[in-house]
Amino acid sequence: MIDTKQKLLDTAERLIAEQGYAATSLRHIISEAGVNLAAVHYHFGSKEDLLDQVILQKASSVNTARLTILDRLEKEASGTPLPVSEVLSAFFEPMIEAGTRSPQFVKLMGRMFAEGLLPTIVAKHFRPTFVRFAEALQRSLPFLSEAELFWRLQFMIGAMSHALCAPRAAPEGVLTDTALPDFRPPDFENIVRRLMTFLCGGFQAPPCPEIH
Amino acid sequence: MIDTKQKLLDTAERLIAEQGYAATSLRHIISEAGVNLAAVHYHFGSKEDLLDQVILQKASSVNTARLTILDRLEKEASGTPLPVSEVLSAFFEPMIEAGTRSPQFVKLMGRMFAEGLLPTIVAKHFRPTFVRFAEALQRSLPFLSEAELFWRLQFMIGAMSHALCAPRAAPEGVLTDTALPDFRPPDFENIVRRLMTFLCGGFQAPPCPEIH
DNA sequence: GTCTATACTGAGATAGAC
DNA sequence: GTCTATCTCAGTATAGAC
Repeated sequence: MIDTKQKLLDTAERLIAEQGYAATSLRHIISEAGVNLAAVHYHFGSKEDLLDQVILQKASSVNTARLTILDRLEKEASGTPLPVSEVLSAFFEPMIEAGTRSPQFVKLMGRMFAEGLLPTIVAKHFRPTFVRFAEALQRSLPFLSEAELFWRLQFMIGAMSHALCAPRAAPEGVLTDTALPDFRPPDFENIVRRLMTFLCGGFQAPPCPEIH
Repeated sequence: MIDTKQKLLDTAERLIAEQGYAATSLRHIISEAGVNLAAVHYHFGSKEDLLDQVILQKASSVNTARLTILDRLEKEASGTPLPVSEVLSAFFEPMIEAGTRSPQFVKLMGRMFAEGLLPTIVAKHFRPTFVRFAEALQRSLPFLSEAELFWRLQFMIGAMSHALCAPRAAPEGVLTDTALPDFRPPDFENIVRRLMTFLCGGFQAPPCPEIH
């Protein structure tokens, strides 16, 4: 078949979103895709590179949208720093839209964060976007030192990561459920909007006194 | 040897803190500990249960200290809700102290979070503590709905998790470095205090309007 | 260039002798 | 309690058919 590669990408995306990366063996993927084991290494080189391509296929459009919105907002503001809420909005609205259209996308991202694969695989796809947003936030929050802003961005990444893979459960289920839920769109949107509110408060907190 | 079990615990803790859980094979652990492979399964049952015991040994004292401080603060306040900053302080100060005394502890915790082992293994050790703190925060923030508070707690967990395993790097290194650093004590304390400031702002943000 | 068959290495787990 | 031997399954590598 000509589309062996695409079949592998699609099957891998589905199975990894359902079961996680570590729990999904190449042999399971190839059996569902109906191709040979060696085809994976022919087309992708390794299991990790297969994942890399799956992520690339899904994440790049979200990041493009983020940068487009941020550029537009900054142009409209013509030099004056954007409010934090607008920068965060440019970052999260494309994610809400992507997640609403395709819950599997959210699940896959959640898996990546949950399994700690962000640093090694996803970072390179997201890094330029994060750097761009970091610069925008630096202008919005001039009273923060670079170090302070750096860490607040780390906190944002962590909060977002965890929220993506957290159980969509009632308060009595705090930290109980480990299964990743199918986020129904309104739930997902609600959670991300709560996150934006939370982050807005966090970013605008007065700077932390330094310790030496 | 009588202390085969303890040697396994100590060696596992060290190697997992250095290399991560997935990257540390049982065969590596037993070779450094000088015991037989089957001893692991005899004493612990599985690799996962070995990790479980390593965590238990290290985390329980921190959680005990957290609950002790929170109890004391609430007793002193005699019924009036505690300020958010004090609740957060009760939660994070014991972690700062543990991390300052033993950087390896922080590194191990960071590994757990980074590899997404929190939900399946660590949650059961931390759950009672989190529930207790959730109740305290509910009293401190009566204007938040249960759902809102639930999610803000999730955001806190995520931010804390990520901060524990984030690179201790200059701002130009955002998301670049994947190696876990040895937190030098003042760095670690600084980061956690920045986190507390950030969370204080986030928790006290006005509630997010619900969407339906 | 594309894909198949098969072998290799290392992982965690287990049964049973001592 | 401990150890040897073995099992199954993972990801990877290669030789060669088409």
